[in-house]
Amino acid sequence: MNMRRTTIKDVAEAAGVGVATVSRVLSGGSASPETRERVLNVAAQLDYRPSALGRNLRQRRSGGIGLLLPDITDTFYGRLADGVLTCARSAGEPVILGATGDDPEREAELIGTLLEQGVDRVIAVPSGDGDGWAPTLRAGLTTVFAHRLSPGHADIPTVLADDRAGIRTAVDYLTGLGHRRIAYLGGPGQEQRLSFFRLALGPLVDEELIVVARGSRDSAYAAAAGLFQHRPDLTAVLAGGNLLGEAAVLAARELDLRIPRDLSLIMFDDVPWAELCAPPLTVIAQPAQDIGYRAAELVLRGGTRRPRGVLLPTELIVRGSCAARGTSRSPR
Amino acid sequence: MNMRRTTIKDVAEAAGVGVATVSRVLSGGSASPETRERVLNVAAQLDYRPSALGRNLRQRRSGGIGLLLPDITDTFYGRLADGVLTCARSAGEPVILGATGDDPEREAELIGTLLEQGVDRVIAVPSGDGDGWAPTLRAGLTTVFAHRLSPGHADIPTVLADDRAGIRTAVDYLTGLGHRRIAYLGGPGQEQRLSFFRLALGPLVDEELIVVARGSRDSAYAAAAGLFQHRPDLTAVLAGGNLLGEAAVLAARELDLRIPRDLSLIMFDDVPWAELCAPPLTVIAQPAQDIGYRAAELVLRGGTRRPRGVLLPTELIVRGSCAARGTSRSPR
DNA sequence: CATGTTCATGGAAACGATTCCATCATGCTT
DNA sequence: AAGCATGATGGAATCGTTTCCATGAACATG
Repeated sequence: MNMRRTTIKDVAEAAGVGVATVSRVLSGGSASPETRERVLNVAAQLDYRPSALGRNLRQRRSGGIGLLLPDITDTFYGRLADGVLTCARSAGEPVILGATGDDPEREAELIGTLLEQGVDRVIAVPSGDGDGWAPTLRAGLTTVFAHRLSPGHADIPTVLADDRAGIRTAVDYLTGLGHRRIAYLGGPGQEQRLSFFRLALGPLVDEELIVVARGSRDSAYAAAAGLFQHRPDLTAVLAGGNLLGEAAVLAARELDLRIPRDLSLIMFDDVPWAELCAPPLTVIAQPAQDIGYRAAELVLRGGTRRPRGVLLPTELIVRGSCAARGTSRSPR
Repeated sequence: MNMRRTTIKDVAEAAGVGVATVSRVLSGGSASPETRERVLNVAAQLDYRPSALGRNLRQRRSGGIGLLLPDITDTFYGRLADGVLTCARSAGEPVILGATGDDPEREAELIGTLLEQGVDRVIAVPSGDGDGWAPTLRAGLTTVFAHRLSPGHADIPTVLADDRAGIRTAVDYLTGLGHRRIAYLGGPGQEQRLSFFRLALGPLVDEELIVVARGSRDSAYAAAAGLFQHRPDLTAVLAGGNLLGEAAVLAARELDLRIPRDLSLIMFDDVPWAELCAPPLTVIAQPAQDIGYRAAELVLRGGTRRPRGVLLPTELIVRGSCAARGTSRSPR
């Protein structure tokens, strides 16, 4: 009944060699062809699988990649996670997932758990201002940031969508349609995007039209509704994420603002339901999956080379949520 | 520069006790009050965190929970994962995530990885007919199934939404509206639901109106479009998942079938966009998060008691995607 | 006072891999 | 033929923890 796992010792014994030899053969070290074959045969025979436990202890690091996301419920992060998973699977590495809720404290706690587990490679969408990362990095974690960069850590490789171009294109599109009072509805950790928005808008920028919500759905809805009520003169809004976009659509509907007649909307991230919406939403598509995949590649490549980071293209997908601000309509 | 981690030995030395005592104190064993305090102080002082690596090896199991989902991109599973994460976090346990893609082979491969890591607790949405699980269970994994039960493994604790009641309610609602030719659009692993559907429909059941797609979006769309084209006489459809629902809406639009005028639709799973859809979708809401949370509770409780499983309530949320099949409309 | 019981305690043996190092055989050079 | 480089090999140390076991003290019971 006592089904002990077969260990390297069993294999060594059965093959008539030392454990060292088995270890070498299995991890690609040098060995004579005959020995190699014999060991491999025996290993296969016994269905031997090296225990990660022993290896990890010896090497003082567990394999595996830590993945820290604000919210796994958000489709965008779901797709990002999927990219990471895909890459990790092809490398045979397990992925440990944690949800930070965009809370630096929780993030720090999760990092603690990871360190305890001996995880030494982390992919994260950093929350907060990134102060919490300093001790982590000193602890020797190979870190890659995804989707957001952290203000204080320009040295950490980061995989980003080209928000600058995305926003520029979107804003140009809107101004081209005649819009002048364009609002930005943002979420946590979007300082970067915000500055791009200001840049793209130039002299048209109106600080009152820039609203930042916290991470939750409620907060997003409140922000959108507040914005629309407070400034009924705005004609277009750029939502910095699918949660924000959802909130904008909901709030607009509630306030009886028709999209796109009364309000043009562009949303970040091309989620499947953007097409199902009425009207279908014009979006800035981000390669969420790719972001995850590339981040995983970077973190797996490890400390060897340290690429500066990766910038992936975004794409404006025009559907039906933006209308021209013609001269025909009277300015109230 | 050589910042060695502080080990239990360091703590023992600094506190003037043996390592065994430190270990006992830290894991709640017996020790004299003075010693206990001294050790705790020193440990705090040195910022000692026990390495999971050593412990895992000794105990021949890594903590941690394996979570195997068909597709982390699907909001439903995202929410389920969130539930698991929430519960696991409160227990301080890491969660290792794997995406099976509803492919038993990939599932088996992932289980292999988990075993290699010494993971001994798994929450899974089982794919396939569950044959692959027999060896796993023999290996002593504490397993909990979520969302789907596995045909061959009635003995494994399983957390399910009450599909039977959900389907019954939905079907009753549709028949009450006068629908007679009701289709079912299912995904992989829904044998259970299918049988409930047949049961609920009774003599009205029409096997030709039951279509099962594979997991992908394309496959779902093809199934929906095929169904609608092949049987234009159907008046209502029950979509067994949000991907299927999405496909149904898309296919209907493509074929110029108006919802709900030409086609009534009820979708399993209340995703946020159901409300944004035009018209808003009537859905059978499932407590995805709870399913995950409860599954995590069960798997953490472990082998002690073996509860039969958990059945969580579903709810029919009526929005605007179903219309009465009045006598006014001519039967083509 | 002798004996048994109950504790707290520390040394040492696991756990299962990797890897350093010494050993030995072999083949090549001079 | 002696010396040397090369390569295969196995023993043993190591990683950081938990846990078994022996020890000794303190205390209670007869």
